[in-house]
Amino acid sequence: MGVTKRFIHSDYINEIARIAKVFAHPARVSILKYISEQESCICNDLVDEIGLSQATISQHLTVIADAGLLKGIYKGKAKCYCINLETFENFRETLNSFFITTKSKCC
Amino acid sequence: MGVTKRFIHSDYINEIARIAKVFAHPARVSILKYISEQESCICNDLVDEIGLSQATISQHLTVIADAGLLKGIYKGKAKCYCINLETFENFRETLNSFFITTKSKCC
DNA sequence: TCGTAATATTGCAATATTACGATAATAAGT
DNA sequence: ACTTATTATCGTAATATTGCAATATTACGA
Repeated sequence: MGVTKRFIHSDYINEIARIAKVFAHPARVSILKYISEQESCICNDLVDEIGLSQATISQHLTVIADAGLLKGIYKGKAKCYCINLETFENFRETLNSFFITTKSKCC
Repeated sequence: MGVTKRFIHSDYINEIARIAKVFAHPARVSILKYISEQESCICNDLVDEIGLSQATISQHLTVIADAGLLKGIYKGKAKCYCINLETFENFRETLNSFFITTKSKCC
């Protein structure tokens, strides 16, 4: 028990849930918003900006990166986080079309 | 530990996460999609349609309802589930504008 | 009111997520 | 090579989520 039964749902349904999950935690939403607001893409102060430990921020960044939402991660003294706008826009369209088609077919 | 620290984020950030969480499980996405596809709004066969127990479906429905996404719940032998299209559309717009504004300010 | 069908709730087990301290790894500069 | 700054990973604790069996509730019809 306790395991999400993904195999009983279609790929499309699972994809919607997978995308939504990235945004389902306020820390990750904050991180994305903060990165988007930076002039340059050097964002080594997420820890100070958001009130969570460095380890926790790093974990959330991994989740965001695993979803394909980060790019331009150059290793160095400070890492460079940028949102992968292609994937980000893709997520927006996928979610939005889910809402639109679901709404249109609703009773 | 283990508790999401909502108080460190703005209401707006928490709202985005709260909305996304509803769609962050494939069972709930399936339920919403299925309900939207019904001609009438009598949907007492979700259990047969999705491969989960009646108790589990009921729990997911509660989550969806608590978010304000269900309406027209008439008590009776069979309950009647309809998506609250106002809230649903509101969620779409909130998420979509988050994507758009976050994207537009990105480096 | 009694039986039946449909849905909700409870209790519990299994797994997932969140958070952080400690520590390791990485890269730049000296 | 050594130090320093930054980020990643590991280990662990606490909480949340998922799923289902059992049971309760609800509403309808006979």
